[in-house]
Amino acid sequence: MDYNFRELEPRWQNQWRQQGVYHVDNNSTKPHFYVLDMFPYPSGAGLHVGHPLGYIASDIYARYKRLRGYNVLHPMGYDAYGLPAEQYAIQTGQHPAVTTEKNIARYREQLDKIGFSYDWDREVRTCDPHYYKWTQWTFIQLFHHYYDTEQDKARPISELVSKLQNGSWTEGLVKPWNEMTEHEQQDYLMNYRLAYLADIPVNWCPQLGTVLANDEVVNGLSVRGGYPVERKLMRQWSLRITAYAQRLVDGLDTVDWTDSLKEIQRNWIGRSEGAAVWFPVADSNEELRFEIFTTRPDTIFGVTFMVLCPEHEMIECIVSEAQREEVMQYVSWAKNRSERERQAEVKKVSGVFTGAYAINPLTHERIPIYVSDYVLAGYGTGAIMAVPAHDSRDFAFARHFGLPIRQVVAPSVDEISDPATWDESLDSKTGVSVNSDFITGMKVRDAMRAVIDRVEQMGIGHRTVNYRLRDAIFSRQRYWGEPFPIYYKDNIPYTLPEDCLPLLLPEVSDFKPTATGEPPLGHATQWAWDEKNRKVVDNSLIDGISVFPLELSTMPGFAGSSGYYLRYMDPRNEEAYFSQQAVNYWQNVDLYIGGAEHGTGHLIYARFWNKFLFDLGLSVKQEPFQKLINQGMIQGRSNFVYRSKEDNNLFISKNIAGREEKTVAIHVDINIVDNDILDIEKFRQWRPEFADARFELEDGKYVCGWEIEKMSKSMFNVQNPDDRVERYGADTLRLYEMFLGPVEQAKPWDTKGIEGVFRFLRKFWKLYRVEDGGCQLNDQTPSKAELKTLHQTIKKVTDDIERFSFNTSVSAFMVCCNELTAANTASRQVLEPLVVLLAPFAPHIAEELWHQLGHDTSVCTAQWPAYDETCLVEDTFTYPVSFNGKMRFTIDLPSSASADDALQAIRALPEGKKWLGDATPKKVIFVPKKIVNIVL
RNA sequence: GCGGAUAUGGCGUAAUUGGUAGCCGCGCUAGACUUAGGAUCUAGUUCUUAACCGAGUGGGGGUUCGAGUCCCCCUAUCCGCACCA
Repeated sequence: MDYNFRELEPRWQNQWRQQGVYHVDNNSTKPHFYVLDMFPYPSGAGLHVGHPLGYIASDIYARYKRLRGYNVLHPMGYDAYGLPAEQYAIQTGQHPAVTTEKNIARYREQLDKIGFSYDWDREVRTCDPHYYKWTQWTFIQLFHHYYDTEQDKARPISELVSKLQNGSWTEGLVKPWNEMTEHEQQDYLMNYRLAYLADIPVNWCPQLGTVLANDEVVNGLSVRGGYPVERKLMRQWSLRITAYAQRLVDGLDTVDWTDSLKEIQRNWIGRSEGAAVWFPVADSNEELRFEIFTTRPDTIFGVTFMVLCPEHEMIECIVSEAQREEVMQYVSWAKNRSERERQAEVKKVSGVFTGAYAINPLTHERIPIYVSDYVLAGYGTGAIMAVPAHDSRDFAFARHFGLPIRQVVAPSVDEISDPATWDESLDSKTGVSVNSDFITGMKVRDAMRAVIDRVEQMGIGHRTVNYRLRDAIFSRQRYWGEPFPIYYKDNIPYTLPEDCLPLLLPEVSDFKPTATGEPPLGHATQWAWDEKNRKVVDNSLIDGISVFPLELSTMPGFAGSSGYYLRYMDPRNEEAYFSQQAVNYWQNVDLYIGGAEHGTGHLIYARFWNKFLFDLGLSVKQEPFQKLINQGMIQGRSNFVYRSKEDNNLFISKNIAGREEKTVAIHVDINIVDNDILDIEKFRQWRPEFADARFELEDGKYVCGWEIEKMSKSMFNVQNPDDRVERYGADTLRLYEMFLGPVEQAKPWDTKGIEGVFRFLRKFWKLYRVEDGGCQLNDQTPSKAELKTLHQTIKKVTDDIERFSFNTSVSAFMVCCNELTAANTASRQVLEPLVVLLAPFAPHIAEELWHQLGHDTSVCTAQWPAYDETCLVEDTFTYPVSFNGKMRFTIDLPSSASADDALQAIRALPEGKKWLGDATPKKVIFVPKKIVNIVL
């Protein structure tokens, strides 16, 4: 019987489904293990071969762990809310739910063909009300909690209110709590809630009609669609993720992630230590002062001017009449600049003098105050002390405006020079303070400490830590997302009662913003909250007494993906996000596989979400994802033809002399190219404009160029997994994707390479001599060599899986198969364990052979074979013999041989190999089972 | 500019973690079987060479009996951040 993958793969997939082989229970005495894939956004384009790479790796690991006796949670679901379905809805009128449903069905079909071992009973979809009920629920909890910096955890906001009532908390209060109106109280609490409403500068994308989070904007353009983004002040919901900044940094030390990803997160959070210092404004009657943040307090004696960001609220009060117009002009110019313009002109210095002066609190000097957009509103306090001698940006600004530059740090006390002669500032933190009063002569580190101490003593500043991380903007002016469980009474937001969740996404007549510029939910007619009857009612009933408007924006994509891994533990629970029993059993994700592009988005938000739920006592681990692997992209290998610049119908073969100057490269469909040789006839048929193409050939062939690029339709280099499964089978696809190279690495898809893996599987199949009566294997005791091959393979494959080196395990199978084929092995004792070994990689063929071998239970329930050390022990070992480190020949020695034995054996060698002769070596290096090196 | 990573045959990669560099696969070459081959099988394939010898893991230095592997300095490529005070 031949290896008929087309028949056996669907047959086993059905069988597995019917028998529920992959069903996972939360009750088990087995050890638990949780293997998770980043769930996909079901896009209209379907999967290409790059998507399943991580899924295959995790499936192999999950199957392996099962075979080793673990109860393995390995679920899958869909991140189903998102912009593309909504954009499509705006264009076509098709409801996003319909598009999404259709795409999910297509994804599922594609996934099923690859033979994954997911427990589909646990599937979650972020757009499913049973699921987003808990996203909304979490939002309500965030709203009702604040971050207690003393306990260093989230606490109910009611605790803060009690403190306010009894007067033990007065921070920022202008009058006693009890004398404040409801409005004032709510405004005050907004400054503490973990989910809060505030006017903040946001990334507004006019084309998408919505705001975007920082990680959704790259180079001033939206990640989705690539549209320009501008900064705008808007009233938005935000999550106070910055409250968790320190814990997010600290947690990185406890997880098993790559250093590069941890570093990406550390950079994104951007912790920096420094000082906050108050600078008074000179000549101000009201004792105006403003706060700055600096990481270099030691340079305070070098301050020659101050700079405020254009958004700074104090500009109004301090600007002199003479400068007012110029300053206001600059401020409005700076505010209206698009993000893209601003980023493109980073090097260009701009700014304006306010006419006001500040007083350096340590030197009592008057220093001019400027406004410039090189100071950012969102970082620190939006105001800086400028030290041009020791900060490159201040240096550029000072040079541009002819401001003084004063050196206060030098490599050593006698290396002071005239800053007028400098080409750049001296930013290094090494050296000593100079010209700096009481810190002169101190090392930078000590000087920093001394200045902060002094400033704290004087009560004009303090030691502090700043983070680059910003709070996460949580509103989107879109339709296809989770509705906020929020209604507005007298403009004050209130949460819906928890038992009224989920708040269902309403139907709308139009998916575009309303004529008045409100989000699409503004079109909904059923979108008011009846407080008394606790239900959603018609907008026309809004009376401001018991019926109120509901929030019109929806939550962003990361809302639903921030807690989904917890929901998988107990996905059908209607009473809770997940039961404590479930989370106590599964704990957290042991292995998480997905793309590195989520490093500053999902992976930060999910960690924050988890830590918040941890503070609530719901999740039981501080970190959600213990080990994380970023799978690399699979790139496409594009082919090119070269069209003559003079003659549009002429195509010149790649290696013809002078081709490069005469031609332009154009992408050609990889399906009409074989081994870089173009199929000329197919090319002519491919597109009408090529029908009359003529060619300049080499050796009678047209040779195409190639390049490794991203896999994309426009480059005609997309490999579709369905086609590969159709042609070679799921097992071949699975093995090949692993064989390609390390999971973490980006690597190109080589169209031909898959043949080799396919050949291996057929060869492997042949090894089992499958006839009508099953595998025709014998029960003879295998030879020593056969046993060695088997146990070597078990050892290698086991070790490789443990270190996630799947490409080398596949190679090990190939070597094993080659050896056993050469030895013509038919021993059941050898071949049976190999089936189990192959099962995680190629489950279908393994299952088929397992049954052909006479088993009637699934290979998924078999036991992982153990290797026998004794089979690996050699009687003799072939030593490489080196002289002075140079390898000369090999010699067979007993495994137990010593250095003396080796030396004796080498002396006894025949004439041709008498390297040593009678000479006495200076030294003999003998490493058992490694090498003999003789130093003469 | 800052941070992180990577560099090995024509190509994807491997190397028991300091011990014979190039496993496995693709491609290529030759042969066999075939009416045929984009099927299958066999042999070869780092470079140089008829062969031996020799050279060889981006470049340069160092540690070591011995370096792809460890240390220092360059170079190139990829990724992340980017006026973050």
